[in-house]
Amino acid sequence: MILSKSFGYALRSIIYMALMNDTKRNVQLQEISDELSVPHHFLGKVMKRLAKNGVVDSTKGRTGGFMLNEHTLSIPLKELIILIEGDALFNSCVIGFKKCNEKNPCPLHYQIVEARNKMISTYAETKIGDLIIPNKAELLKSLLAA
Amino acid sequence: MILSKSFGYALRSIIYMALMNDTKRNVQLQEISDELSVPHHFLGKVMKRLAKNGVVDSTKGRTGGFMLNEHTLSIPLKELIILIEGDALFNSCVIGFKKCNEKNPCPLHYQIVEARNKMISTYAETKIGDLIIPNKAELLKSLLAA
DNA sequence: ATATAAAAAGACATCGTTGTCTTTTGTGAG
DNA sequence: CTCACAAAAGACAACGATGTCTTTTTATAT
Repeated sequence: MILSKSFGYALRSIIYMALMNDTKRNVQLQEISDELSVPHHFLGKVMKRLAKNGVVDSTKGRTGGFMLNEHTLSIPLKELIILIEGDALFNSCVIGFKKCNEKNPCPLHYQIVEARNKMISTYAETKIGDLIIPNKAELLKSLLAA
Repeated sequence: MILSKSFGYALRSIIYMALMNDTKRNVQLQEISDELSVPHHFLGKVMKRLAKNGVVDSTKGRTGGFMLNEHTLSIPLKELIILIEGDALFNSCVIGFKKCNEKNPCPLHYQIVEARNKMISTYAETKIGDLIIPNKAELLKSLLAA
């Protein structure tokens, strides 16, 4: 597993909300954690982070919950990854060398640079919205498969 | 950082031993941990694992130490990674779905499959010995850079 | 034989991620 | 205005990766 659980929770939650947007104004934590089989309070922390950083909107109180905003689906996966788990995946050496670059390459540097760049550009170019396929049934199924 | 520290320690140790093979029959843990600035006892556990699995040879006692064998340098990185940190990098879904495949893809599956396969084939095709460049000075420098 | 020194092994500490539980804050329903 | 209820916040537990320290095993130099 390359990406963190937290990121997986965040991504699935956003996609779930996108699916539910047709029928509901907002979606509550309870519903998301129930549907995606994710720990309620842990997801709460993840969603709080998303809300604080404008990835989603949130309201408290009796009819509170989370909702997507105009930016949400155009956010690149790379940005979401960095928001949730930091930029180590993109900025640090594969084997953790502090100073690893062209001038001072780690033993693996040149061998993996191509695959690494491919991965980075994939995450940079793919937006969350790109994951929303037209087939809603299949998409929903893919969210629950965990 | 994608790969574990343990793997980095293992890889660097093996390359270091390859460099020293010209002059010494075996290399002791103390020397490796000193040269690579790696915790002595933690590295001991990593090396023990390598020795137990035939990646390197080891002898105890007064003149003991570790040495490469005829297989060491032809081992693919993928094999070494799996030996040290398991096969999660290669066999589990990027966001940790238990059942993620063509029939039951996670939301990210199709978007990252190309980059993922590129990474997997790189690690599968690159052997440890491929990292041993002729320029010994530069290679040694790259080992210590951490 | 005995002492020495090295790998091997095992107990325990630290730290980040993940997960649980409780308390606080804020908002709309009534 | 007050209550109900949801997000927000914070304390703490579980777990794996990493790291430290001590003890055991084993080979060999003397």
